[in-house]
Amino acid sequence: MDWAPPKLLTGRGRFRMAQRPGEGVLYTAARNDPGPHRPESTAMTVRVRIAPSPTGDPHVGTAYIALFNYVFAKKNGGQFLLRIEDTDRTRSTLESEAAILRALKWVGLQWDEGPDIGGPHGPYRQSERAQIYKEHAQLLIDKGAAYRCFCTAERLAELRKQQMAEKKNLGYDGHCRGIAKAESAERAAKGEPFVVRLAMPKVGETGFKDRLRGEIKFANSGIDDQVLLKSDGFPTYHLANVVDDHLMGITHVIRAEEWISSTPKHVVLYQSFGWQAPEFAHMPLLRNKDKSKISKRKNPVSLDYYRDAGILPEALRNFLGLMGWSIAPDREKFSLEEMIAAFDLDRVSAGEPVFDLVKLMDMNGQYLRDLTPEQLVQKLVDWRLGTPFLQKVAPLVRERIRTLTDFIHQADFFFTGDLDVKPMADLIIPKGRTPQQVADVLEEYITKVDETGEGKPRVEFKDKALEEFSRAFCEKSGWKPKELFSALRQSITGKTATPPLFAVMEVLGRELTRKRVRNAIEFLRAYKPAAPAEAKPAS
RNA sequence: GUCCCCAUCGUCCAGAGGCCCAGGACGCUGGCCUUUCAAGCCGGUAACAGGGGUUCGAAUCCCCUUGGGGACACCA
Repeated sequence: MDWAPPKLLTGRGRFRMAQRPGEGVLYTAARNDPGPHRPESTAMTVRVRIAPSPTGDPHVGTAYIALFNYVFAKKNGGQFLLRIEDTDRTRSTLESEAAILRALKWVGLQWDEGPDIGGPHGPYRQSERAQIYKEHAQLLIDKGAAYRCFCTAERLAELRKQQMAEKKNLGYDGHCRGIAKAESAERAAKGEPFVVRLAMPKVGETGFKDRLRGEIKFANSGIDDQVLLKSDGFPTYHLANVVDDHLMGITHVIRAEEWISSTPKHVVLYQSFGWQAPEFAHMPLLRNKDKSKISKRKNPVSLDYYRDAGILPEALRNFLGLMGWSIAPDREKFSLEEMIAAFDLDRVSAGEPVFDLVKLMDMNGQYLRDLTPEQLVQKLVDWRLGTPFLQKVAPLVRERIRTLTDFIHQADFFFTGDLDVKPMADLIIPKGRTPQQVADVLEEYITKVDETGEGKPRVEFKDKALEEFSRAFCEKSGWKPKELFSALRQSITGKTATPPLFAVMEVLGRELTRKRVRNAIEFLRAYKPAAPAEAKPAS
């Protein structure tokens, strides 16, 4: 492969290094090296994928990565696939999968192949491909590129503890790597439980070319023998991902930055199978205000929140498209089609974008203003002012209203995003409690409501389930239901009198509820109650 | 702790060695418009993390430091 002169390779977002692979360095053999600024090779169809794991709410980060994959595919006349990575049998759920599909459709990124619509390379759900991974793991064992490991969970825990104590590097020590093939096969045949591990080369380096950053290399000595096949017979991400990407003809892997450090393992896998590796592009991670990886505690992260809070999918797409990329120096509003037309993967920056809700809101306002009154009415009806949602609210307020207009006063908080809790400040804090205590208990409550726990599903966001959970929570925390529930009620509704709290929460939904409680927490932490003694009478 | 990545206004981006005592947008802010509030329009605020190189010339290339982040699971 020829490299362009170094001079052309400088600059942010482009390749910084133009060095040739050194001796003993294992590099991905790029199937085509288009070099900077050239369109993808026409010899091959671009195929990319989004591969979410159905273990929780549809994540805004998934939409972000999906967007760039989608745009890249369309730009190059290629295909964008959806693959469900549900190899974690304890955490994956069908509900989560359905939610992710629904949310991705809401964002407006339609895939060309996927579990719901099929395609020539299915199935597109990894749990239905278990046999494929087993066979491939066996292939690696036969080649000597992988081996069975019979270590118990206890031994591994002990090893880890010891490594921590000695401040040594964490990782598997290769204990089972030396077991002879015959013995290994025999023990497996006898039914001894095992996992399959990758036999990582011990010396040399493994590197790859990241489309956004240039060459990245790792010393093999620092990479441990990754588990490929778990004892339940299901593959880990690493095996399943590599096998599927190859079998599904994926040409470009555009995924989040957090995968960089496991990419050398994937490269070794491609090599071991004798396959050509795809091109890699690691997108920057979306960040909280404090620059840490975007998280539920610090940001609304579920796509459902954005939908429920009244964000238009076209605005969200536009906003996400601005993270690490720009269409032109003086312009930031653009449609999906315009983004596709102007897109260039090589101009994506590897910086660390902070996800700024305020800017999203502004963008959303711009999109709203572009609507005709008729279009706006339609958006409102589709959002919450249509029959389906009103039918959920009506039963809650029906017996509390005297005129139709009362509905508006009693149900207003169902139709707003964030609430201003400032006017409620003193009411939210029960007698004898400090703002800090209220903030703490609310924080614990809203965190626990979401906690999945080991193998256990999180609290269902339904009237009965919430009530049961909440009463139990009070028992344990030592808060009276009256105290906690009124603090919750006021955080969530901004009112002291409302329909039954848990029914309200159910209708409002998990995302809006969580955000409002978190807003209240934030407010309370900064709140200093006025000292009564200092209050001066008005003149 | 080890490895890897990143580094321009508070935030998102522009910047491809001279067009840059750094441009646009959000935010904040002054004004205009206006019965009000928005919107709109005109202005202001505010950044190249530090230090060494390379070069006639560095925000831009290289090195070091610093700071931030990520990864180190039978999770993805």
